[in-house]
Amino acid sequence: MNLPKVLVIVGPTASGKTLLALQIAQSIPAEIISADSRQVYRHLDIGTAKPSRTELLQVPHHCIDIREPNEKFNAGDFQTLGRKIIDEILLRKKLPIVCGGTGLYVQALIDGFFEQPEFSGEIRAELERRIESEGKEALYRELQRVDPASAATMDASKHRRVIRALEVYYETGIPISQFHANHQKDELYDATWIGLRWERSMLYQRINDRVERMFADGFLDEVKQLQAMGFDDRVQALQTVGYKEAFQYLRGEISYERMIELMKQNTRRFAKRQMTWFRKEPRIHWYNIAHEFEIAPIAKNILKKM
RNA sequence: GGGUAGGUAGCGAAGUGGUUAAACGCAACAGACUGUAAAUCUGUCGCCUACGGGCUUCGGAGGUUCGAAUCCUUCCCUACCCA
Repeated sequence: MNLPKVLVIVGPTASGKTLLALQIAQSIPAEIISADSRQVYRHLDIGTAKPSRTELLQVPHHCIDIREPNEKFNAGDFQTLGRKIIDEILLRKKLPIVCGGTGLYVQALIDGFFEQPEFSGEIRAELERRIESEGKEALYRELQRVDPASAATMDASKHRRVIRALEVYYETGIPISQFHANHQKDELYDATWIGLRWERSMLYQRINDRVERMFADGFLDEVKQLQAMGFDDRVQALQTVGYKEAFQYLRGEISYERMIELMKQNTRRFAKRQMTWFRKEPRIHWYNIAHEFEIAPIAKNILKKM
């Protein structure tokens, strides 16, 4: 069986994934698929550290700027879209490079979710309403009744997952735990997983520096622009590190200094969560890195294997 | 030089004689995650641990007491006020 080769580049935010992907794409015919849950949205540029205009022109990029901030996009959409794009890239005889820090998106794309028909969204809307009126506990008890196996893997506090499990059950009549049990990882690609790993203190320093640079680059104007377009942090796309703090500042809830401090801190925490996710992924070949100019040799090294 | 208020774990801050290794908050660390994931949550957090426990703490040194972070003496330090 000869599966098509795909390169997967992961790592925490500010680890240099974008640069690595670009360098590889400069040496061999390749296209980049961003696996980043926030770069899919237009108008969120600086705060999501989206590749620059020139970078986007250098190498074809996908899954960037494909939705408005108030439009729906989730890991399932990413799976469908991303796989379609990979097929197209392969037809062009190029290497698909999946590059991004959203672990769930990478998982969806490479391993796949269980098959599920299109949901209407009405049941979910109803569940959202009920969790407001009846509370998390009530819905969790309902899940315990309806799908005890799935309930056992969570508790009432995980209301996102509770809602999803109930949604699947009411939409399909089948418990989500059963879907999970029956689902095998898809084997569509010969994926090479690459991870960039920095010493913690260095990564944190890079994050702090990058936040400063974002403000120098006009991050606040970007947020004001979004505000002018009528968006605020009630839309999921703007439930995002950096934007949340900026909206708080613009509403006068926190000081300018506090906003920056919080942005750095929350980005650091985000990076930590990403590391927790990727650490448990055994397919990743980790490259330890201590300076940005090590990315070029790493790119060379990876190319040898492709 | 005089006065006042203080010095508690990485930080902030309770506690003012007896289940106090010390509330709480923050930071930090660890973890979970199958269609909102930059989201949503959980745990640990003096030191050691074979996880049963063991050991050392509340500015320093002495003392009182069966027993002290809590009382006394003394020294050191910080902040503010007066000179």
